[in-house]
Amino acid sequence: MHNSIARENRSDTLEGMTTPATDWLRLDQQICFSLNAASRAFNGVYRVVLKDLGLTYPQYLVMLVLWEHGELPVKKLGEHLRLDSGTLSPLLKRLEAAGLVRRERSASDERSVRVRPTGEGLALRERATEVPRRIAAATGLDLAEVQDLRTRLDRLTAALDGYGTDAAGAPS
Amino acid sequence: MHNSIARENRSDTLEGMTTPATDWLRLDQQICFSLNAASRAFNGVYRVVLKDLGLTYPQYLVMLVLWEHGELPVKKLGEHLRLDSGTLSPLLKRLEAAGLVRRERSASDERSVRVRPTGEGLALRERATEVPRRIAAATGLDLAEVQDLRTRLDRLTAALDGYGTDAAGAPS
DNA sequence: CGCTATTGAGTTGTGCACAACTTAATTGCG
DNA sequence: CGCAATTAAGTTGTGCACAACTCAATAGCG
Repeated sequence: MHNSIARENRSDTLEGMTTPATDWLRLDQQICFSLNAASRAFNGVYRVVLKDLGLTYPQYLVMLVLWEHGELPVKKLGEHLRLDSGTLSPLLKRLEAAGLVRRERSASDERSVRVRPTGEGLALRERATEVPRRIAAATGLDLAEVQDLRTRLDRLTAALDGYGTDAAGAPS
Repeated sequence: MHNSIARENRSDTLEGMTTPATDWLRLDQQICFSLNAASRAFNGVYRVVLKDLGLTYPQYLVMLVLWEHGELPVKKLGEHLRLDSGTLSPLLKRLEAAGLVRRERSASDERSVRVRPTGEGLALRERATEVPRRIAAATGLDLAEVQDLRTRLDRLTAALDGYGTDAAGAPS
């Protein structure tokens, strides 16, 4: 994992440098802008597509997991989605209010709450089959490109997740 | 945790379909998951890195634009960042409370509010030069990979932004 | 067994994104 | 000129993400 980056020491001595500190700030801007913009653009498309299902994007993600795995405790759901109870609890309450899931305390472990799609929640799956096709159309990418992009993003996520424990962020 | 999932069509058997509707839902999950996860992971790293600057990630983006362009009306700021006044107004108010920017009505057009970094805001730029290096280190990517990824994401964003006007979402 | 540490949900508070709306200033057309 | 349409900020309300916390149940150790 080498960053060819690390070698150019920034700035203060000047003329010959290819990238003074201020340029770094601009380059950095490009990267974070792009990821952020793509994420929000995606969100916007999902918002439109999911509108007639009555779901938000995060709610859709929860339903995807439930459709695939069936009943799950909140904890497991959070592991699949990388979300904690602080986010999931209110979200699941809204899904329950919408009649799409039921929540009930586990008998074997009273701490655990099991989330289960209702009949209505399962029925929604049929209507949701249209969603991926519409999203795919909106991206304008073919399957290979999508998979390639996914691979790169997953690698990036894995690298970023490992941050905070190693010395990468230490000043010196 | 890699999902090589897409290949096995576990199925409902079927005629010659390689991807029944339920598999589409799973594949779709992979794509949106990846982008969403990467975006949030990135955000998490920025949160750590920006902590001692006292900035959130969106606030940092605003400061980047102001460092590059100097004084700007809220409108222009929003165009650079793809954000509207509903997001920017409270954010700028917090930046002003932190002493990093000043907001003042334009004399020539009373509707417009110009945002200008204060001395303190400009001074912060020096400390911020550390940020891109730390982020780059966290990604574990070299410059070429980053730029390639950026290109792909920008193309994706452009495609997604064009959604809603064309027939892409129509059932058929 | 009893007690402490851990675990799973939920709550609270902050900040962001976005839709829908309000308000005030400016534009521009008849 | 006069007035309707447009424009720039700001406000309100909803929902998500996350940190920090509470609370109850369970696990596990002496």
